[in-house]
Amino acid sequence: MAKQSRKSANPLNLDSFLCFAVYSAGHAFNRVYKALLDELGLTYPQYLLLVALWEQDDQTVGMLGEKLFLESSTLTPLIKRLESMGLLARSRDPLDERQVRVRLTARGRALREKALEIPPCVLAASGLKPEDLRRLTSELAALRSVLENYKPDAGRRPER
Amino acid sequence: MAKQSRKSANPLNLDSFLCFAVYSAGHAFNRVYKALLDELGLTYPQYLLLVALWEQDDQTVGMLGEKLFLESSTLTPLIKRLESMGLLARSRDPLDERQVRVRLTARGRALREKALEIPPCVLAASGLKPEDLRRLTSELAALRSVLENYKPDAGRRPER
DNA sequence: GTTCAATCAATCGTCTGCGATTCAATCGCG
DNA sequence: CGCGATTGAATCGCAGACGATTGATTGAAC
Repeated sequence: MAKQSRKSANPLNLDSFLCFAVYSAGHAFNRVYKALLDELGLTYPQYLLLVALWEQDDQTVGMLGEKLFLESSTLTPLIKRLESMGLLARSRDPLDERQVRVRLTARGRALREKALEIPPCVLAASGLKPEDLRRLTSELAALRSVLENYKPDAGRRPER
Repeated sequence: MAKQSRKSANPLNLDSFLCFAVYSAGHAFNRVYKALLDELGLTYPQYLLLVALWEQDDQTVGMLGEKLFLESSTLTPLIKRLESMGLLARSRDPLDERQVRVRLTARGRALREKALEIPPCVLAASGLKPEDLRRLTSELAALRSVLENYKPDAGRRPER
């Protein structure tokens, strides 16, 4: 009949929103991980924080925030929970007492072995070919980068 | 030096995780929307729920849950907040009193006009060509679908 | 028709996630 | 040196998000 279907003609169609696709795919990942992480006693964000620490131990809260794109108001409670589980330790940096350094404990490091089993499971769950997975990952990283730098009124007013 | 860089050799590298790319891109979208939605007095999930209602009014909580991939435990408070803002109304279905029907109020319908300005802003923020946006959206929807249907031990035990 | 199972929404507890604020430590500039 | 500005983490309040459970309604089987 018409050139456009009834659905795509609606400018507010949920399924055509990239943001909703990202949003709902994120929840779907969360659910897949939850099942796998239950055995380790971790939540999904806790797991991601540990991955960051397994990559590089002894980071400040600020460094972790930059890598995970989270605020200190999110990280502090997250880190405290992992500390109370005995997986990491917090201590003020003696050279700059404003900063808090986060270090893995022996138990935290040991948990990495079990965590190694998870990525293959998720890969299987995604059903993607390795090349598609890499492409999607980098496209989303690029998108995130563009969105992070977006200023609603850029160009209308001077830099400062 | 080695065939693989130090980074990609690590099987637990955060930046190589598709899940993390989705997770962090989702947060980035959330932040972009927050700025745009502040003027409407809406949060990002509230906006998505309204989009679903603008597409089709008079839906049950369960229907909305299926479209948004959310549980009733998430939806009920969300809907109640929008109700207290006067944007929608809840009422038990007289034919089946277990179900609650959610309907837009005049104010809720009117808000759609202002909301129409948002997608172009987000499109601009994403910096994507329309065809890339469509491709990414459908790839993520497909991924979500696969993840939703994933059962950790599928094949090991019979269907029921 | 009664009873037992299934369905649907709501509730509760817990864990994110963020903006705004606070507090201490450090930096920088005169 | 000294003081105001900046930085870094923590705190608070609020809004998701989900699993587990509850309560009410409906459906089904006998």
